[in-house]
Amino acid sequence: MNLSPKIENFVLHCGEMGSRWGFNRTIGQMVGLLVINEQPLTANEIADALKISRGNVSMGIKELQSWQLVRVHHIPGDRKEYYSPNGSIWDLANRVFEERRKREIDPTLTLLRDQILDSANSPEEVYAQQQMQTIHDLLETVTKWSAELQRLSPEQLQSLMKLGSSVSKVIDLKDKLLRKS
Amino acid sequence: MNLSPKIENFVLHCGEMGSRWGFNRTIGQMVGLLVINEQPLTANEIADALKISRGNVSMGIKELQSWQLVRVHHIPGDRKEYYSPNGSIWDLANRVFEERRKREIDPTLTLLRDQILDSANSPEEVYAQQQMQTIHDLLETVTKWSAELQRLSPEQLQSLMKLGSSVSKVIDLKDKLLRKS
DNA sequence: TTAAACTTTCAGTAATTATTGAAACTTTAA
DNA sequence: TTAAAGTTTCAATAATTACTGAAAGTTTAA
Repeated sequence: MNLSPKIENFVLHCGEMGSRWGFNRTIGQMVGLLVINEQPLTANEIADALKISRGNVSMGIKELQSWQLVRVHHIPGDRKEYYSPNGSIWDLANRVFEERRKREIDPTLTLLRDQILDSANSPEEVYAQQQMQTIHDLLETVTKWSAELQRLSPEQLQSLMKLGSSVSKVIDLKDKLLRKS
Repeated sequence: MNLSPKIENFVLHCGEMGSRWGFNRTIGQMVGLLVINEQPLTANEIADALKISRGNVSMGIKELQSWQLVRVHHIPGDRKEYYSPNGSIWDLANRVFEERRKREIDPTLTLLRDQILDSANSPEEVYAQQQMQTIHDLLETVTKWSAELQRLSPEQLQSLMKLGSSVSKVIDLKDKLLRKS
């Protein structure tokens, strides 16, 4: 398969960004390719388009499935597996966000909880525990907040996103209402 | 310098998480060490505590300064430089967040803007451009939203964070108000 | 000035991470 | 069954990224 320069450009960019988004170059390219192509692709087509080995594609698909970013299609009378993005762009972004939260925040929260339970036995440890408590509280807030966002309907999210610069107005509003009651 | 087991544990954990947070193991450990120690540390103390070379510390400090995560102190009559976290835990988290946005989102927004201006010249490119537009809009929303959050005062942020499960109520409220006016 | 105290740089090397491709495995149709 | 069409695995190797330590650079006090 031959990609048009414009599409190739996009795919290569996804590769360069791959490691910043939490995967590696090849997997970044695979996501880009699948998202930019209307038709699902076979593993061989992917290997061919990206000029990488068949085995590498297999491992990449596996990884993308662990992120829940791809789904498999079957065409009657055809034994090959066809891959496409699993959901809308918005769905994919949400999953990446969620998965990264699990990898980047959850392990630290677990460690901090353990450490905080343990009692300090030197002045340095007292300070250390204060700091750990602060970090813990921050991460917990972020975690709860992101779980909250995940629970909102897409429409509510849109609504929230569109608030833009009026966020502070809404907060003020809420404060006023709470003060009354 | 000898770290107590509890503190060492935390520092090693920061190292393991380092690459997930956007830097590398050593730099993760350095952040952990600086945050957990009440007193600012010299480069030699850091090298000694983490058992890494002096050169490595120098490079790490440079990197952390580019993230604006450390600040330098001087003690009268002492030629050494003393390093400490640059601001509160909250400040540090904000800067990491902001810096990552710059690295993970901005380059893609730039690319997408360019690509979208260019006209499509095949059915595949028409679809590709639609997808790119969708991604662009999503990323732009996220960018604006995060800029908005950065602009809020710490108190407003606290207030917003504490909303928790009442986020949807506030949105509903706002919708109702808008409908009236 | 100079030399002591400190910091930075960077070439060479070590450690880590990603990729290939051949062999093993699985599924299906005849 | 069997063999063709496909997929997965994984040891070997390539590519990338991080680290060391010696040399060069900088600053300060005498």
